[in-house]
Amino acid sequence: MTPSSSSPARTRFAPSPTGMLHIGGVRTALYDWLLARKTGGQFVLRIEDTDRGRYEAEAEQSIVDSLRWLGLDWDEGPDIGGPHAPYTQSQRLELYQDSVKKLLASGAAYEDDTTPEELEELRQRQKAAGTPPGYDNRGRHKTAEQIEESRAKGLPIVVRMKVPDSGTLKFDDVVRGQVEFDFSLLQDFIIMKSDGYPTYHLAHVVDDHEMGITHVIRGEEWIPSTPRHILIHQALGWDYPTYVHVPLILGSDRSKLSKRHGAASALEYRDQGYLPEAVFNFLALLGWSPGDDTEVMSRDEIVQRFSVERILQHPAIFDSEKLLWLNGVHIRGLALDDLQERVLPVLERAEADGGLPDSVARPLNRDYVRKLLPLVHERLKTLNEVTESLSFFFVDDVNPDPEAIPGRKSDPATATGYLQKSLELLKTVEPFEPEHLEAEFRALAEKLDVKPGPLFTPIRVAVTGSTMAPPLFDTVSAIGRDRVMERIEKALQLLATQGSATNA
RNA sequence: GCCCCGUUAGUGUAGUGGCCUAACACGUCUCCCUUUCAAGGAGAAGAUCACCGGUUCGAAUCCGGUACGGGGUACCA
Repeated sequence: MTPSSSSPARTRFAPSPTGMLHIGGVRTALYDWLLARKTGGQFVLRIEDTDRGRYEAEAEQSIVDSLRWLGLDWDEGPDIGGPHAPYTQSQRLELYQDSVKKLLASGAAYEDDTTPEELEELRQRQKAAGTPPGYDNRGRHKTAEQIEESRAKGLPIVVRMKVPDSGTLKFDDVVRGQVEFDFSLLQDFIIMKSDGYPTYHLAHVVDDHEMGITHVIRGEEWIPSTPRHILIHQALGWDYPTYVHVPLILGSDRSKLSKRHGAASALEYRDQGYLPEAVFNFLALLGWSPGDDTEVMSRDEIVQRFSVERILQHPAIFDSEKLLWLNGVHIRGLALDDLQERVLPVLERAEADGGLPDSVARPLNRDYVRKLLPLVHERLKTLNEVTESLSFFFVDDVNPDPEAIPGRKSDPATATGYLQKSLELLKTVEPFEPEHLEAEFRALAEKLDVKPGPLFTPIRVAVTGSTMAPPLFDTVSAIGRDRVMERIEKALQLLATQGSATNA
């Protein structure tokens, strides 16, 4: 067992609230959480809101909601505080300023008054000359007097980190192994913007150190800037954490997953009727596996078996079909009580939001729902499907397509005859229980000398309005004699009017 | 352009030098069960392990190159 998975790890998820929390980000948070729980450490939530231009207040809420929904609880965070509060970077500005002062004092960093316009001009020239773009470190040669002059004139001043002109930097990544970079390719980079806010590079380094973070788990897009982060750690005299760069999640076209690929936020999956444990399970498997063929796992099992060493190096494509399957598996594994609890809110939503028709009175009869659930339990792939599969049990009227009533292998005239016979039987059959009903109807089929199909299909369509439904006699029994007979009579009328229409 | 990372069936993964005539799962197809739809069961198709070369008695596994894909190259994170 390696140290990284045996000693308590302090991990952090540090999203920037600039939009909907992406499913890729959620997976990173999942790995953070998993490592912390696995090792008996702590999971910290920190909001990195240093980009004032892109800040969105709602984004922060969606981050919190997403993590909560998936059960990724944090031990320290902006809402609950902790020993290193505050956990929002815009409230920790003095801390970054202190570090900047130290870096300035030691000569590791310097102030630079190069304006954005000058930078743009430089870029244009490099582009025209065909040379690699990048800052030319001109600020290194500015004198203190020059900077003061610019400051007095109100010009923007930034602080840049000085990068060595030559040499290489190697670091070990848990996922990639040893990664090596050449300093000569890196330019002096900004650690403090002219608005006084730190850049990500500085802020997260200071916070990770100050908060005692042991493992930085983040997307692989951060690999190229890791040398900067190590440089800052070293200049401040700090050890740097263990880096775990996880592969990206791609859409079906192999580009970075985005809104174009359909539901991209965790909350959309919630709204579509996915179980948090299924999404949890699925996301864990996107870039990690326990090492054998086990796929369906509970949260606890995943915590049990998780290790950062087994995180894959290559990106994965998000396969929504497999998620759908896995969701069905998890739904089938739910106890009836649990299922009922999750499904009731769906059914009782407004019709426009995917609930039962508004004509159905709320609250629903719990006992009735409870009785129906077993009929559809194993058929559900999402929670939301419950509305459609149970709707005909609740509405007054169902509207079958007349052409669908006879079924594929029969015709309206035959179906009419069968429905009439069925009506007679239904009038008197007793008890009105599934088993007895089935026995009686099978006997009727024999008497009529037909297979069950042509007899049962018209009943099913008449009663449920659909060719696809739960087992017929459970359904008939649950709906009750009177309503079943009403619906069959209505179907007979439909067949009659349709017949006369085609004859005319 | 330059730098970094990656590459096993359509997809997710297993595989860490001989057990690989490459396994499992999703998806697809066929059949069984069956009143429909699911679920379940049995099977099938689908991969020259990106390509080329090297190391080795032996390579999906190690090394090099090429191709392709992705990422980075901001006073975004």
